Amino acid sequence: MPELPEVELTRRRLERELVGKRIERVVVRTPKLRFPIPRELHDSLPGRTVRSVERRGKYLLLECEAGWLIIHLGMTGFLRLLPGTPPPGKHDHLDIAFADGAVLRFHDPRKFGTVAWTTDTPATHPLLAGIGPEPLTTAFDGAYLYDASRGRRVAVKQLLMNAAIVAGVGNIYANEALFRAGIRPDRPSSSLSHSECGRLVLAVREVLQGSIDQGSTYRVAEHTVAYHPLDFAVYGRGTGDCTRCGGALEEIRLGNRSTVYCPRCQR
DNA sequence: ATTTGCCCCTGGCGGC
DNA sequence: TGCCGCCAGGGGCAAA
Repeated sequence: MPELPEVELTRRRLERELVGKRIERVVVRTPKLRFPIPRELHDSLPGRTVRSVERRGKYLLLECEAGWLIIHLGMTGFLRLLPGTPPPGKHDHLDIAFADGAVLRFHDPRKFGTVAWTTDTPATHPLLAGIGPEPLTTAFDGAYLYDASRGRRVAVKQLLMNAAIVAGVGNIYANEALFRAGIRPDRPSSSLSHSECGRLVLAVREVLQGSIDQGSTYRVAEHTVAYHPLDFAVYGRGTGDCTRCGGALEEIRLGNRSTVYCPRCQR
């Protein structure tokens, strides 16, 4: 389900739903997703109240007094607050039950998600420590991207998708941002000019913020891995025509990820 | 230091 | 209808 906009929308929902709730019980049904689900959750979480819900890149951070619950939704993860405790279905890996009877349930068919726990500040956790600037903050600007792209021959799309360079940009929004900026996704990173870096940064921010503002540009049907695109300019349109110039879009693979661009509008 | 490719896992879809 | 291969929002990690 998630790139940055979807994780941010999940964060806002969880903030409304969970802050102030006291955890009563934890049920782990699957020992290991991407990594083992920490056993300490059983000892550390019950009795704690959720104080805040934050986000770093695509990681959700739930502040639970004694420490932080770190959750990554992977490709297909979904967090849902249920009013009670219905029988768990297939792929319902984790329940966090609250004192008021509600249950936060983690559903993830592909098991690429992550659940971790730290008693330290989450920024120092190994999974988060190396993540680059948040794209919606001023730390991510043209000068930063220009510097970060020097000496790198990797395709600019792969640079955008490198979390160490900038947090939270996945395959869909990398495609969309490069189209918006008019930059070919396979350009070597180091070939970008200062002004192209500025355009690209702006495009990334607009694409991400635009998706957040409209409640995500795609929808995920519950309990399936299928998703429904609503508003993509290029992603998933590999056989179609450019919405801007009408010419045929091209589809290539970069880093084994599907990449769609307009060879006329993107240079 | 960068870059490349693998791999974790399930399910949907198109083709035969 | 059934089986098979391919592809899918991610990203850590080992190896080149």
